Amino acid sequence: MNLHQLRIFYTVAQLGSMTAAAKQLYISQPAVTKQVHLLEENYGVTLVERSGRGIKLTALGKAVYQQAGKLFDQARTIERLLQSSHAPVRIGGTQITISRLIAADVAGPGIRYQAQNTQQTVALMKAQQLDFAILPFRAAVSGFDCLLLTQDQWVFVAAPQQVPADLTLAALLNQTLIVREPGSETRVVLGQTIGATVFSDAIETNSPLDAIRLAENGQGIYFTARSSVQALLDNGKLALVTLRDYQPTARPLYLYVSAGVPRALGEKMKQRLIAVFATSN
Amino acid sequence: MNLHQLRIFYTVAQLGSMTAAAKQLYISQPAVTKQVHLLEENYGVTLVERSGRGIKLTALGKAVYQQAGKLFDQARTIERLLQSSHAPVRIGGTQITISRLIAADVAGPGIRYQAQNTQQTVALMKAQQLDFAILPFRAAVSGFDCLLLTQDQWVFVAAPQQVPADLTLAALLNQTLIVREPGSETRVVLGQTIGATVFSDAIETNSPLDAIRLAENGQGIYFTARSSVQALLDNGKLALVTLRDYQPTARPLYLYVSAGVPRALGEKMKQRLIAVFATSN
DNA sequence: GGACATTACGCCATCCGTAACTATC
DNA sequence: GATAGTTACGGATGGCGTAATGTCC
Repeated sequence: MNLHQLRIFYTVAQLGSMTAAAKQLYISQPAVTKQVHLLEENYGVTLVERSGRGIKLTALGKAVYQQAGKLFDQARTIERLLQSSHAPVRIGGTQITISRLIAADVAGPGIRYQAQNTQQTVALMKAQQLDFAILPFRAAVSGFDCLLLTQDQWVFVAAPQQVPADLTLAALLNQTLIVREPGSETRVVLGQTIGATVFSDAIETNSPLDAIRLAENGQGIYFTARSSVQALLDNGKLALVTLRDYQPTARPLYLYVSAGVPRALGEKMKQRLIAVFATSN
Repeated sequence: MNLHQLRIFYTVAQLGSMTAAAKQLYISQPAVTKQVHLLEENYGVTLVERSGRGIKLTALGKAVYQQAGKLFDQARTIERLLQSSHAPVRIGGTQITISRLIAADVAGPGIRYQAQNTQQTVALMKAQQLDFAILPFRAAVSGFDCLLLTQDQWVFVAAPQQVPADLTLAALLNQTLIVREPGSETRVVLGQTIGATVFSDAIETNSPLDAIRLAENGQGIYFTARSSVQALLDNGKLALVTLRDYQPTARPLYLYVSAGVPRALGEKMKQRLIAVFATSN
């Protein structure tokens, strides 16, 4: 009995699609197909049948799906037992990342957030004041494992009507910019990108959500991580501002996990964080 | 959640011993220790404590043990579903091996035994009349996987009072032998070992159990696979007959699994067969 | 000293992702 | 042609066994 294969099949059954299951499980779609078929081969049965472009459960597949639900309920009971005695989990990162976590309601029992700038966050890590940290660069901090959480892009956005044509980086300074407070990651990267440190004629706010709202209302051009505005780009409330001499820069996010964190907890938190930063919301 | 680790812990908890769990699971003892400790590390908890030479469950360990029982019950329910639609499993082998299986009551729903001599068994395999076969040699039969089931020894045994001193193979023919019917594996190997084909003055039976009983009653010397009489050797009802010019010969048993057999079923059957032939009963 | 548990190391199986392919609409 | 599923291959991880070591009676 392979719980891993069963969980993949269960997700496929629940969503009625291999592709959807792959997305939800954050694995590739061929991996899902493979495991489902292996489960079938192991027992010499058919659980899923191709139906046109999609799939369909067999009668046995439906029965197994139903019973598997009970199994995972019991598995959760055991996991709760095993995780019952944990101190609050402390997550640190820059304001823009932490605000995403709070917005996505990643707030199980006993999670504490520490929004700081990057230097302060690293200092907290070294002082062993954090269990997890999210930073936009890879650094060696002793006692922490570092892994790539997501790959984002730095982009310029504005309300669709406000997007100037044929712009360059240098010309940006003549436009109204929406900028964040000095010391914030967003402001620092913007400064490096444009090659400027002073932003006269800019609207300044220390709230990412306010900044987005200002851009949406046509108040100016905002420089931000693409995923934080992807939903607005999708529904047309915001548009990308393309520059002749600028290609969107990669903006990785790295998750740092303290060595003191039990592995299962780290894995669970990692999955939740990947889910938050992978969704375009 | 790792079902494998949980099952190992569950067995340890049930038996109260790492070593006993290793034996029951047919894995090495370090592997058990490793998995139990990994389970603990994964969740940052303690489930098992060393207590003198043995171990002791913590309160959490007891709770997890209890809940794990329910989980495995549900897992069994699902396995039954997945295995519900199987044709009867057909197992073939020589009489001495099949009789061990029957004696050990390996007879789940729909198992059919085919006791034949080795040539007939191979013929049945080629005719696709068998799902599993047990043979004392390794042979390439297309459509079958072959794996070593156990390593046994061919030995001479007799009632303790009847064991002659300073015997040789040649001198055996002057002793009363208990032999099995012509064509049986036991008889063939005995012939090869002694270098004789005719056994005058021998007691002949076609029942392994009768043969053992005859030896136990002091009727003569019996040549057999050691594991079939290990229990009697242990409690002194029988004794090994040592010969100056004979070292016990290895008697391997190979399990043949048809390629048509679903993997989980093959695995399960393999475990059951290993259990039968590993025990000295 | 013996029984049991732990640690270290090398090997094999499993599972993933990428890429190329097939089938249905 | 686009979307969903399948097949093939190379690389990382996990779990095993063997062997050596530690620890308690």
